[in-house]
Amino acid sequence: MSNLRPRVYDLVLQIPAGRVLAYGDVAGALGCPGAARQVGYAMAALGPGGLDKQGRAVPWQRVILSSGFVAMRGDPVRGPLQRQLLEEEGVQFDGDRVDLKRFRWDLRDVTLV
DNA sequence: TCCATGACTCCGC
DNA sequence: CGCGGAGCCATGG
Repeated sequence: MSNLRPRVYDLVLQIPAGRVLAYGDVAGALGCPGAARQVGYAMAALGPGGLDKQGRAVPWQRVILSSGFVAMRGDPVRGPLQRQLLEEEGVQFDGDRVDLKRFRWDLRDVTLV
């Protein structure tokens, strides 16, 4: 299945505020287990404001590392911003990591288009 | 077509 | 529980 990015955005757009998903979760849900890094790349490809090519505001902050930390590579200012955005929508941090037991979104509710 | 690039993961120590 | 290394694979030049 080519064009993974658009599908990544479609799924991320379905993540409810206050919940998070790991890059690997997204890849797996799209039938591409192991393509976690590509999901991260798709996020990095988003323009300012998290807008995709269709102008949709993708809630990129809801995708984090499977360990619960927010990814720190690339733009050093994104990390703190991501954490702030998540806390504003109710996601609580235990130290520097999200408690995945409580905030990881249950993919069973997804309706893939 | 080949090759470098990544906002990743898993596993062993 | 932290670190380092190998594995993974879609994209774009």
